[in-house]
Amino acid sequence: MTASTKERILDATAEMFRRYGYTGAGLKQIVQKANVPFGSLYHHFPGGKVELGAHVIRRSGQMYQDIVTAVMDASASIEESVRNVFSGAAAVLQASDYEDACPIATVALEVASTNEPLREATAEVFEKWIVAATERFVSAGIAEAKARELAIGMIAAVEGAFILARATRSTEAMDVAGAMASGMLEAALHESRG
Amino acid sequence: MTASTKERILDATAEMFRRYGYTGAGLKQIVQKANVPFGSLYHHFPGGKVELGAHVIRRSGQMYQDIVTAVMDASASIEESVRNVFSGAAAVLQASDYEDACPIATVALEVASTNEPLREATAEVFEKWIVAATERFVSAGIAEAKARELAIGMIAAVEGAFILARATRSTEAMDVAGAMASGMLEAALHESRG
DNA sequence: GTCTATAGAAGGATAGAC
DNA sequence: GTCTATCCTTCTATAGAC
Repeated sequence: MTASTKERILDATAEMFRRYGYTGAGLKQIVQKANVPFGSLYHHFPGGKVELGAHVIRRSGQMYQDIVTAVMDASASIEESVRNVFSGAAAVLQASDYEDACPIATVALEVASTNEPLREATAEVFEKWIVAATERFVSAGIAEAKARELAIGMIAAVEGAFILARATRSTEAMDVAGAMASGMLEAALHESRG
Repeated sequence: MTASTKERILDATAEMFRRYGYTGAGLKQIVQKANVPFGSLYHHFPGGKVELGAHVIRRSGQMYQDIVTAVMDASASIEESVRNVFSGAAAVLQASDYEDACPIATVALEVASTNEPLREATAEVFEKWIVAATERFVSAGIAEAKARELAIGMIAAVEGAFILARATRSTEAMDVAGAMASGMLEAALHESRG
């Protein structure tokens, strides 16, 4: 309940990005949602929307990574942990009436061609996710190169499924993507175990 | 060279959506790029940006479907056709310096929560793609339900890979997604052939 | 049906009082 | 470091001459 002005701005911006994207989220709307006077935004983020956006992307990327890590840690096996990530994503989509999707993906597609600092922030987040997932798979006994492929495939699958699920307002794509990812993982595990 | 005013508007809008998204593409920029006076836009699309956007989404969706169909028709086998779709996507990304991505995905993420007519247009396009791909796989001897799963998985993989590839400016994710998709297909074919 | 001019709202950003 | 008022640009959309 003691969220600072700066944290309220970051939280509000993250939510706006999730729903409306970077271009669609206005600074005036953000300060209104955060219940913060307009000038405070430029006090905390002198670089304006770009600096705020980069902060929010890196922060959201870390928060999602923490959530996924927690879900996986709470799972009995690596196979189950992958399934739980996808079913968790499907549950969030349904619970938010398909409004809350991944803010990184939306912003990444919007700004990749036009805003280099933000593009770099999204690339940094994705690379961190890939490294973290790769480590998990290596720990499960999968060879490094194969583990990185699985990590990239899993992240691509979940992001692609987000797009389809939001557009069609159905979890079918997320369910299919989850089955696909766990299938790939099982095949890789089977291979690594001989 | 006899592109009508309306077609020039549609082409320019499609390119702007690919690079800047729906919100980021201004109508003034569009008419300037299309070399068309502003009033003509509202003559041809009285519904303004939403009507224009819906037209462009459906038109782009059909064009992409035609391209993919042509690539697949030119391939020797269903396995090769899937690989060619992903390698073709990777080639386009590289050739355009990672600027030209799928306009449907970008718009879908941006407007899913805020613009119902456009959300419906993106959902319609994705469903058509799924149906077309499903038919291909069924023709290759895969059972209907499994074929639909493969189709959804393939589209999610290519869209997710687009996000990662554009953000990181690398085709690695697209290459991995292609290998993943062809792997799934081969497993399904092997299963269906007994 | 082509084109210009402009309205009216919203965008990002800044200045300066407190 | 908080907050208000305002600037300038850009946005979508409309009106109306030709």
